[in-house]
Amino acid sequence: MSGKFSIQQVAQKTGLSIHTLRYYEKVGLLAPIPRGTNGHRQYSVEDITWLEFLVRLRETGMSIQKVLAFADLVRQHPDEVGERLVLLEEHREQVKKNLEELTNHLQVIEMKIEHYKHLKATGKSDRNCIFWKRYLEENLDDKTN
Amino acid sequence: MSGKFSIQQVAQKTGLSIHTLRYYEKVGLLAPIPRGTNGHRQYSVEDITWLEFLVRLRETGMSIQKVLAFADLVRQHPDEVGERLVLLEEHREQVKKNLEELTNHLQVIEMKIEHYKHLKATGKSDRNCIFWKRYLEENLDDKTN
DNA sequence: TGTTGACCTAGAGTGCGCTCTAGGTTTTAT
DNA sequence: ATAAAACCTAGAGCGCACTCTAGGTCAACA
Repeated sequence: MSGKFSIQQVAQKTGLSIHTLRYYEKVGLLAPIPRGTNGHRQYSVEDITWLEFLVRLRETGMSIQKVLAFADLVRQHPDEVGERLVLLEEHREQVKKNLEELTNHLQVIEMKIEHYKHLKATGKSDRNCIFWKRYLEENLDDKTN
Repeated sequence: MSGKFSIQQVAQKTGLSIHTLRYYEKVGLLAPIPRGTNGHRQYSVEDITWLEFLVRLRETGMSIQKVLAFADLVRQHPDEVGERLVLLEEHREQVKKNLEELTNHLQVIEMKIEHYKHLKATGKSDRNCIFWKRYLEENLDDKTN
């Protein structure tokens, strides 16, 4: 039915290292992968699907602990989707917030790039640059909230 | 001229911990902060400006090593902006790439959320879900490139 | 037959970025 | 006079997520 894949193949397909694949299994992110007669892991298509989703969770900043919690829900309540939904929606909000922040940071970085380009074009240094001072004064409020 | 700020005030303004501020100074992300007669650090407005920018660099994923390289350029060639520009433009591309990836991941997460909502509404489990199998088959190509 | 290569396990090591501790000084408030 | 608050230094410790090592098995090929 579903083909079997060696650890090397799965590493190529997922972009994870062989070491990391074994590590993920050891900590429980993957259910124990069945072994062939020679003791080698035989990954199924489903394992790869799950790995690809888990890589997305990881790359969007979900900790291994949290992915583990999610994986445990899948294994312990395969027919109950409610808790997983909550967890995922929480994560989605995190990712959205992070995206907004990144976009904001990117803008400031681009402003600084423009500023540098301007300095370069006019041959000026940026010591005591009024532009940044003004920017600062508008933002000198607490971040304790 | 420019006001002096205690480490605590700077921590509040930047969102960094006092420990982290001292750590950043120790590793060279900040030039040595002048001390008062009692030995306490006295941060200037410029220090805070720099800290706020460095936080943006850090939060967009620039390693401390790289921020350090950037900071060294500022200190060693305060009037030469060219190298800094290159470094910053490189980083901008990184951030853009990262933003794209995140957006992509977010989309898939949202698809999964929709899928879960559908399952919940219809009371079905997601074992052997054809939707994910099809998604998989379209994507089972190598990532070695 | 022997050696190459892909895999296995258990467990040690690594790099990053903080975070905390111990022990001390100085200033301010009671 | 004493205690509390805010700071100091040097250096140890920590959590995360890998990443690597040592020592071994097994199958296939020359």
